[in-house]
Formats: sequence, structure tokens, C-alpha cells
Amino acid sequence: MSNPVTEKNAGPKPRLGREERQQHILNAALRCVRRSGFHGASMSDIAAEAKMSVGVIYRYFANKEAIVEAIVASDLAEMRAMFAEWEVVPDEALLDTLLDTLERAVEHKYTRDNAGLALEVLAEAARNPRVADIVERADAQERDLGRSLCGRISPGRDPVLLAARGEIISMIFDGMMIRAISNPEVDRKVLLAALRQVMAVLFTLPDQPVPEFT
Amino acid sequence: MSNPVTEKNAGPKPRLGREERQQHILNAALRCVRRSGFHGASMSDIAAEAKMSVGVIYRYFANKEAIVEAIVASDLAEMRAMFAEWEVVPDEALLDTLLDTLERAVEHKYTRDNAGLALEVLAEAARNPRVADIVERADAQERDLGRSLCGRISPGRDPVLLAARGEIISMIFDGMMIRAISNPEVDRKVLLAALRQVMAVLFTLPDQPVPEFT
Amino acid sequence: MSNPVTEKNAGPKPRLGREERQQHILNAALRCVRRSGFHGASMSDIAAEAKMSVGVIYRYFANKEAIVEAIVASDLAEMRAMFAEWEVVPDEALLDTLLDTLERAVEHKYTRDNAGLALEVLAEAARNPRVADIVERADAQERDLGRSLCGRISPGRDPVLLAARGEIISMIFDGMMIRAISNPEVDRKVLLAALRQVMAVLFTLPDQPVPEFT
Amino acid sequence: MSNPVTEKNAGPKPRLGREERQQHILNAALRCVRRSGFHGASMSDIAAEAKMSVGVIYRYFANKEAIVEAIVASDLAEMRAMFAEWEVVPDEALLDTLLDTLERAVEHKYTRDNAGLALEVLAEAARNPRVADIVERADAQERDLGRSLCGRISPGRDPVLLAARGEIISMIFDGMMIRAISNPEVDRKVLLAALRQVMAVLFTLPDQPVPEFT
DNA sequence: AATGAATGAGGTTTCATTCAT
DNA sequence: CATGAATGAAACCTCATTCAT
Repeated sequence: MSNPVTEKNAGPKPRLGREERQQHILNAALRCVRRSGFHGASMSDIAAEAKMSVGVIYRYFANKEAIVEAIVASDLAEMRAMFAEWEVVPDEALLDTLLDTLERAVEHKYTRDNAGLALEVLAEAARNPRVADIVERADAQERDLGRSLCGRISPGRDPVLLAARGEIISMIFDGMMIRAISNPEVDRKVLLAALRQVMAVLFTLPDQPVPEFT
Repeated sequence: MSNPVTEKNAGPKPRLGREERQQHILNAALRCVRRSGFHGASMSDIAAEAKMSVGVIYRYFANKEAIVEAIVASDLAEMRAMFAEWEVVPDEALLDTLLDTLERAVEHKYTRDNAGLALEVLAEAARNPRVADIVERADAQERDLGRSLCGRISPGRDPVLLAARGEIISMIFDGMMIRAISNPEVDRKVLLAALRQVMAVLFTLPDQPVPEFT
Repeated sequence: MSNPVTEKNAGPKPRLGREERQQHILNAALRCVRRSGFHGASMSDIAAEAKMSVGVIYRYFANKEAIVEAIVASDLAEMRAMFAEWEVVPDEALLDTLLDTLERAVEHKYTRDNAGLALEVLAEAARNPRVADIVERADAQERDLGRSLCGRISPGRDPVLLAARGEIISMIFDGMMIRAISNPEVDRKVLLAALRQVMAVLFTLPDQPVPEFT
Repeated sequence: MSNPVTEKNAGPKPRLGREERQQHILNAALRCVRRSGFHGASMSDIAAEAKMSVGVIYRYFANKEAIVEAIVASDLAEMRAMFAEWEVVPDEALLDTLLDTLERAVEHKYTRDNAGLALEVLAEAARNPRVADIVERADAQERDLGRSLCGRISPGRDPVLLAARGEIISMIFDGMMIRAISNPEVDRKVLLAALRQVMAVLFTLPDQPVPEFT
């Protein structure tokens, strides 16, 4: 019943390890912040959501800033998780899988609370160097994953141009969150179809820019 | 020189007109918001930045919300100004002009201060219905302008698909601001070239999605 | 056209004398205070109501406290004015006149704004000695008028008992204002009839308390 | 002695119960309000008077309005308590008891602090609808009690006229508080005697208004 | 003399953080 | 170790009063 490894003696109840506890708090905080934003989510809210006392949260996080940073990191990790799924898809199914994933992406990014949280994180990153650092590192990781993915889809192409193409694809995915705020009533069905077409083109466009547009 | 007829009493000294004063406060507020975000910028901060007392700000803005809304509106107006320039470009030069404009767009959106403010505005819009309203209205106007522009570039196409295509183009432009935060060190030269190519394709892609991706 | 007595030279426009000006401000203040109470009526409100600038008010009243005191005095003066009217009524018509006046009194005291103002004055008097002094002096004057009135209605009665009877009549009139707040929906027609009967009795009750109630 | 079953965690120390704490704050607020009125009593004043920090008050009352309402309610409850005592008095002793109660009433209402607070409450009720509601409800209850009392003293009389008579009696009692402020030096001995006589008459006056005054 | 823009203290309220139990 | 009551700084906003024009 108890965990004999972490438990030295018959001490009462570190029922959950430190990590689990942190994660539990983080999840509660994440729900609060998604609901009300960083400033709207008070420590009391988070404590209530986690069904804990305020005080105990301070045993796991130095202060609210630390929670914010953890949320930022975890929100970004969520994105990376998607990439990870693709690692196991066989090469020939990759393009199709990726296009199918578009639907999930649209659904996720067009959810107001998700977009709101991400934008809040990014706005914070624009002025808080520590948050900026977290965001930039996470994005660098995502780009690495993206590069290896692109290498599998169409090998042997100019990595510089591929990186640029990747940036543009990222713009589209990131831009969705802004569109979700600016134009929430858009017809997602039609949008999805158009996105499928455009994405397919972006992945198959020849390396060399067509001469007349350079 | 004074007009004793229309001048009822000893007209005092609005040394600066009401508009100038409002603008002065708005500029101060803008600097504060860029520095600390909407929530981080306190009325005292703004007053100090404007070298005024707190109270006087309330003679020019009903409350902080009004300042926020004014900042939001002014930031969005800046965007729309760009579209307006295009209205006077002759039809045949339009596509080229548009592609050339990409350079200015990239320069503008990849400026951290601009991107940061815009993201702050959008994050606020995600939680604050009144700000959301302003943002949505502004975007609706931009879409109208975009539609008329597209109609001039390639007339007679399915308006529904055109709208979807426009959304994707908006994603790219909006997404730039997020990329500016997530990956500020990107090589803008290469990026610009790639964007030119992709944009050209987006504007010339046939209406009907390529069959195999539908 | 101009008043050569108060006007030393051809100075421009003390259109109204100091007293008139004070009165004008006081009337405006009275309206504001009746509407919103002492704390609810700001100096700006009063200035706007008087169609004057804030600054000029301070030439006629040292501060808001002074206006409050003037209002208190003027509100009490209004009461005394009613008594003054009765001075000219012939003796034999006095009782009837008095009873008829009941209707006006009920109407006035059951007007919420009037009652509210008076109660605010009295509450203020309960803790502000200067206001208390004004109120007590005014009441002393009213009692004097009342005494002389009673002497005319039923002469030759014990002045001590008469004073007590007068106090009770005052309680009824003053109490109306409290009833106006506590039970504003009362049927005033029926109430008036009952008041008439009771007042008549109060004025005609024999001096000596009926033995069994002493 | 502690119950480890119902006691989930290390139950901390509410050294004073929630009720006691609320009462403590209420008492402090009461002293402040008596001293400076509802508007004059600031939350800081109350906190200082209660020897607490400002913040803690908000754990016991939602806002200042709630404190005001609690004071109002408690002041009115005190009044109603008097009526309740009479419920147990046997019918035949009722009139005498009531007349004897006059002495206590005079003593209570002529105490400046009591009168001041009641007037403050009423003045507030004149402007603040929620306070007005509390006051009106309390008065409605008092009238109910009064009605049943009157029914016991003199049964079978016209309830409409009885209500009107009751209003007048209320005016006298309520009016005392105003007299306490306007004429605090009155001879209470003589006043009490006169009140006894008048009250007795009011309770025994025939239903039909005397013809000549109708 | 009159104006009304400016001041800034002070009001109510919130909330991150601490600490006695 | 957990608790959550207490703290108090700081946020937004109002308004009596002053004073340059």
C-alpha cells in the first residue's frame, strides 16, 4: 500500500511523492489560469482548485512567479508532446498523418481558453526575460523536432530553405491562436479544407523559389 | 484679439488642447503597458510616466478600462492604416506591391515592442469582452479590405474559398508576431524570400483543392 | 439700472449682491443634498447645479462644512416659516387652520427627500456639536412660537404641562419623517383623518392628567 | 478528546469562533459609526478600533455595505426585542404594562447614542434601497406585533382605523429620538406624565373620529 | 474676480505571503 | 507538516481644495 522506497520509516502520509504533488498543484493552477488568466487566478483559487491549503502550495513553489513559469513550461511541453507522437509514425504515412492532425490543431487552437493562455504566455515573454528564455528554448526544441520530421518527409533538401519553410508553417499554426481571438466565428470546416490544401503545397513546394517572385 | 462677444467669461488656459492631453497620457500609458503589460501598469505608474498626478488622468479617461480600450483601438488602427495605402495602388501593380510590402511587414512584426503590445492586446481580448469586441470589429474591417483587395487581384473566384485563403494569409501575418517572440533570431533575409514564394503561391493557387488532399 | 448705493464706481458686474449670490449657491446645494445627501453631493455637483465654477463657491463659503451648516440652518428655517404664517390667523380660526395644515405637513414630511435631508441633519447633529447647536437653537425658537400659539388657542393653562403637550405634538410631526422611511406605503388619507382626530384631542385634553393613568 | 474521524486534518486554531469575531468587528464598527456616521467611519477606522488589520475584516464581511446592513439589522432587532417581551404579559395587565414601559422607552430613546444611531440608520435608509428594505421589513414586523397587541387590548375595532392609530403611536415613539436631539434638555418627568395621559387616550379613543373634526 | 485643471490624500477592496497553532 | 487567519502593501478611484491664468 505504501511506497517502501521513498518512505524511510512508518511516517504517516507522504501519500504522493514531491513530484506528483507539484504536478497536482500545477494542473490545478493550469485550470485556473486557463479560466481566468495569470492575474485573474489568485493563490486562493489555485489552492481551492487543488483542494489544498494556501500554505502548502508554498512548500512546492517558492512564489506565484514560480508557478507561472512552471505553467509556461508545461504549456509549451504540451505542444512538443504532439510532435513526439509523430516520431513513431512510419515515413510513408507521415504526410497524411500530419494533414489529419490539422483537425486536432484547429480544434485546440480555436479554443478560446487555450489561445488566451498561450497569448498571455507570449505577451509575458515579450517583457519578462526569464519567461522569454523558457519560450525560446521550448521553441528551439520544437524546431529541432520539426526539422527531423521534414527530413523524413522530403529528404535531401536545402536545410536553410527548409528552416524558413518551417517558420512559415509555424506562423500558420501560431497564427491560428490569434485568429481564434480576432475572428472566432470563422467557418472551421471550410478553413480546415483550405488549410489542408495549403499545407500540402507548403510541404511539396520545390526548393528553389519560382524565379519571377524572387 | 480676443472676442468679447463669444467669450462669456475670463476664459482660462487650456495650454494644451484636450486632444493633445489625452494623447500625452495615452503615450505614457503605452510605454508603461509595453514595459509591464496591462495589469502590470498601474495608474500611478502611468501618472508618473506622464509626469502628472493620478487624479488628472481621470479628467481625460473615465477609468483604466477606457485607457486600455484606447490603446487597443490605436494599436489596431495602425494596422488598418497599412491596408488603406493599398487602396490607391493600380490593379496591375497590386500583386507586386503586396509582395514588396512583405518586407515592411516582417520588419514591423519582428520588432519586439510591436509584437509584445499586439500580443498583450490579444491576450486581453481573450478575457475582456469589450476589448474582444474592439478587436473583432477591427479585424472584420481588415477582412473587408482584404476581400476587396483579393477581388482586384484575382476576380471571379469562389468568395468562400477566398475567405478561407484570406484567413490563412492572416494567420501568417499574425503568426509572425508570435514567431518574433518564440524565435527572434531567425534569419529574416531567408525568411523573407521564402515568404515571398509562399505568398505568391497562396494568391495564385487554384480554387479547387487538389483532389488527393480533400 | 445699476445700484448706486452698493456700487462704488463703474465696476463691471456685481450683478447680484453677496447675499443673493450666497442664497443662490445655497439653493443649488440644497437641491443637490436633497437629491443625494451630504456625502453624495460633491462640490462639483453643487457648482454645476448653480451654474458656477467650483472656485467661486469658495468665495462665498469657507468650505463644504460651512455649506452644510448653512443648509442645516436653512432647512430648519423652512420649518419656522410655517409657524410664522399662523401668527396672522385670527384666534378663533386658529385650531381649524392648524388642523388643515396637517395635510400640508403630511405631504411635506412624507416626501422621501425632505425626510432624508432632515434625518441626515439630525444624525449629524447627534455627533457634531456645531450642528447640534444650530438644531437646538432652531428648535428653541420653534418651541417659543408654539407656546405663543398654544396660549392663543387655550389661554390660562399650566405652562409646564403645555410645554410637555407641545413636545408630544412635536414628536408626532417629527415622527412623521421617520414613518415616511419606515412605512412609506401607509394610506395617507386614513392617516390624515386619524391625525386630525388625535390632534384635536391633544389640543383640547384637560390639563390634569386623568387620575387613573397618573 | 479530539475526534480523529471527523477531524480530517490538523484543525488549526479559531481561538474565537467566527460568530464572536464578527460580533467583535460589529461592535468596533458600531462605535465608529456612532462617532462619525456611516460615511465618516472608514474601514481603516473600524480596523483600528477593532485592533485588526484592514484585510481581516473582509474575511468576516463581504464589504462595507454588509457591515452597514449588519449594524442596521442589529439596531432594529433591539427594538423588536421590546415587543417580544409583551407577548407573555396577560391580557388584563397589558395596558398598564404598556404604560409602564413608556418610562423605559423614554429613557432609551432620549439617550443620545441610541437616538443618533437610529437616525443615522434612517438617514441611510432614505438613500440606500437595501437598507430601506431592511428597515421597512423590520417595521412591518413591528406593526404586526403592534396589531396583535392592540387586538388584545381592545378587540373588535375597525382594523383600518386601528392601523392609523398605531401609526400615530409609532410617530410618538419614533419622534422621541428626534426630540432627543432637538430638545435634549426637556424635563423627562413631566414629559413622561404627559405621555402617559396621551397614550391612554390614544388607546381608548372611540373608533369614529369626533364629528366636528372630520 | 472667475475659472476649472490640477493636486494628492484618503476611501474601499484585493491578494501574495507569512506564521502561530 | 498542514492549515488558513492575519497582514499590509498596493490597486483603482473620488473629491475637497488650491491657484495660475
